[in-house]
Amino acid sequence: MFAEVALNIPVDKTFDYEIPAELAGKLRAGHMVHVPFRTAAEPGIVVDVRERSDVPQTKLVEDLLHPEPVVSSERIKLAYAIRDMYLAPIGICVWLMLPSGIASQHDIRVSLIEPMGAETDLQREVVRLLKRRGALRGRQLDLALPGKHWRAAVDELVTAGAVHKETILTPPRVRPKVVRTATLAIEPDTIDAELDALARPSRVADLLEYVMTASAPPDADVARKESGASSEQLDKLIDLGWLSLGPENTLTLEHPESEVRGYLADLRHTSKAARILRQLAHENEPVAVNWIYAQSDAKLADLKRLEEFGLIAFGDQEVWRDTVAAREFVPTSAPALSAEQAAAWSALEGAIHGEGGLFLLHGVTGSGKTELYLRAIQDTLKRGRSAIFLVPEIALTAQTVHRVAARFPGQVAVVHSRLSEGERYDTWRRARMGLIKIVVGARSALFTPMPDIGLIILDEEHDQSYKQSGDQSPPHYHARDVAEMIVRENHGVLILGSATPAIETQYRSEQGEILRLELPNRIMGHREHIHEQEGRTGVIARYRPTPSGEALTIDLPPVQTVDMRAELKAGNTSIFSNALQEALRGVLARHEQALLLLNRRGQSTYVFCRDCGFVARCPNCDTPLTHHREGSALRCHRCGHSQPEPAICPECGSRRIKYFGAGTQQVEHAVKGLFPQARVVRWDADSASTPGAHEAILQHFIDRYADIVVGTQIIAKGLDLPLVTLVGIVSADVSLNLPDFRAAERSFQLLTQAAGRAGRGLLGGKVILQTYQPDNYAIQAAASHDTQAFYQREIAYRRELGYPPFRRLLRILFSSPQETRARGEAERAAATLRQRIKQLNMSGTELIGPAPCFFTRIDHDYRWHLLLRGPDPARALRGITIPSEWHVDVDPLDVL
DNA sequence: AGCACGCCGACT
DNA sequence: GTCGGCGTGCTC
Repeated sequence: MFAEVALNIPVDKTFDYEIPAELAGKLRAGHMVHVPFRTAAEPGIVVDVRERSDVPQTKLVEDLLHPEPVVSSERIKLAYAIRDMYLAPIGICVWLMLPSGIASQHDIRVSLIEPMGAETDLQREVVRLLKRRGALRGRQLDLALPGKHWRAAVDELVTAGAVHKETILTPPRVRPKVVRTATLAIEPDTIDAELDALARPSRVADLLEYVMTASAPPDADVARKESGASSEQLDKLIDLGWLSLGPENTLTLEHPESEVRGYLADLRHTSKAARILRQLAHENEPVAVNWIYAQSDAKLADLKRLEEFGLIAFGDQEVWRDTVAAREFVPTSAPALSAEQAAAWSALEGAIHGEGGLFLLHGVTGSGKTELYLRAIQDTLKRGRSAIFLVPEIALTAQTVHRVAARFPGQVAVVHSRLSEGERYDTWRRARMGLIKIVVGARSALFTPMPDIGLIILDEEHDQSYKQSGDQSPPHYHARDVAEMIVRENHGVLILGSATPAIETQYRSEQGEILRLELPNRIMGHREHIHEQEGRTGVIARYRPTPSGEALTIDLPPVQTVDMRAELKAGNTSIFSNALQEALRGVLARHEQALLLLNRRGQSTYVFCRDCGFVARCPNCDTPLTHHREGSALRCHRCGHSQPEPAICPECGSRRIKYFGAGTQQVEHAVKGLFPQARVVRWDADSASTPGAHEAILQHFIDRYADIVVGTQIIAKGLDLPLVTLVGIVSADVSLNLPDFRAAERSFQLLTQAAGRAGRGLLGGKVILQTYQPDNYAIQAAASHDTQAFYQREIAYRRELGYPPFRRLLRILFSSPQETRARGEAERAAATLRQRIKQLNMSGTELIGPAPCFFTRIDHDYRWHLLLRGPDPARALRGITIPSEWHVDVDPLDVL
């Protein structure tokens, strides 16, 4: 029998191994095994067990690592589906289903044979280390010789015959966390008797007993020695009046023997051992030894002694690393639904309890989508099935996560990138055991191995972070597609929720593939609740009742578009129009809050010489460097390179160096110039670089320590900020001009989402949108909150130019530190593909390029790409071995 | 991914 | 004249 094994390597191939006699009949698909691969053992996943193999020479499976399969057959099927769709290596796709650190890692072990032959300083140092510490693993050498090329030195020493090198497998990095526990091994009512019989009770008691049982008053030093008590312990007994020091250093009892016996018993009971035993007597179950340490002054040695005497028993208990469990959530119950919500709900309810289905939940910001998600989860659980709730970025959706956790206390696990490997591993295992019913997390949470997934929700389904981009490692999958695969297989429900759905999703709903549910109104809350708030704050809200009259809704905030060309003509060279300045003044005067959004993707403050036109560029990426007021530095936003700002032009020596464009710092500066009293914070990738910074900035603002937040895309994402009455979009059109077919869609989404941040509270609010292209359809549609109008224009444009969803794109990226190489690879690939297209008769498929990418250079690498466009461009690549230099991205989100 | 095999520049 | 660069190809 043969096992077909998927290895975690970027090669789209599985490998056949013969099953040894001892594993015959035991090995199944999904098992994790060790197999010999090249020189060493490699962990692999069995994807199939067959009677025959086409491979002429096979090696034997070395070892079975877990008795139970670690990947279910459904998940193996899913891995193959992802491979087929995204042209990714099968091994990588299978390993996607597993938490990192679960498998053994390779390392080497170096041992000294004879301290000779060392020639360089480094070699001598390696020999010295091995002499001193014995055989060392690669990890240990990494730590001992940081940054040194010790591997080369070791190889030289191996050649010289001085050391021996072997490959080893290190244990998996993650394993179940186990704590040591203790239980009482005797009956609680025998504790006293047992303590009396204990060979060495507390020494104070021993001393007292020694004196009591002595035939004549004993010598103090002898008594101390015999009982092992210290002189302080003796002094204490004298101080307390139990003993007295008589003539010739003898000790006598000061109280009758009966009283002494009583005291002795007390002493024994309060001794450490007694305290531990009494504590354990109160527990019915094994308790963690850490807890015992915390409750008493006991140490491991004390417990060990009790164990030796058979009074307690040690045990091991597995504990779960759980980040959610540590926090307390106040459970909330489901509020009543508005009429619109109820209509959408009946469709969802039918699907959850029926045959499943795909839904687009299109609802404006604040329309109550989350409540429908929560109901869907609830009913899915009622049916005994589990649910996955995906959010774009966990750091920015903390509010949503808390709502889910509060509604389903104790049943939610959160998966995100800041979990430790151990936490991830435990979540994975709990899910496998069916202990988790709901997982909330980013893209990768899709692969949590829950049994019987009945519901997947993608909140903000248009968000870019749902697709693993071509710059990252494969597979470049879209969570929406994978979620659909899972749901179809399980006859479950998929809910795609957004205020600004992706064009593709809207198109599919028009085609009838997805059922569209609309929530067109913002719900501000229950009528009574709002009246109560009005009374308290003295604010009169501009609400109107919903048809049912129960809840009140409010219109989306009015958007005022300002033509910046006219402002410039009128002599206003400030980055703020007069209207925006006025509005900011009003907000500050009323002690409200404002968001200023800087849409600056693809452009930022760059530095150029007015005399010769020189632009300061990153030496690694060739992108224009951004000027930072803090520290007067120029920085690259792609790779982080930083250099001092030039005082004179490096090209022509001119002093007329100018900064062009507006970054968040410039905007902040400008606000402070206009309104010195305003408290301004910046929120962008620079100011929120450390973990937790997002939450900190947000909290700072919510707590009203700031009046104005200046930020980039980040501030447009689903935040609920009730005191924000003004959103100023400083430059609406920057992202509109990127050479990418999705530029308009993304601009529309960003602007609409940003506008949705305004007026979420009683105070209402407005949006001021500054643009140089007031006639652009994306700008106009965003200004009127008109998703339909934008969709109609955009879908017509896509149809005309043959872009998705009408035809599909496939991008192949080539990158290299040498531009000629990147270009050469791209050209060779183009030739191959042209031939393929001809061969396969793919007349509807065209090859675009090769061409340098818009971002021509990122972090030392030059980038070239080519595009395939057609009904199924991936067909050109199926069945051929894709060279590892080709970075293939099926359905790319952008082609920059 | 690693790792070995195979053809062209700076060194004893 | 060699040692070593990394380009190319393979791993059951």
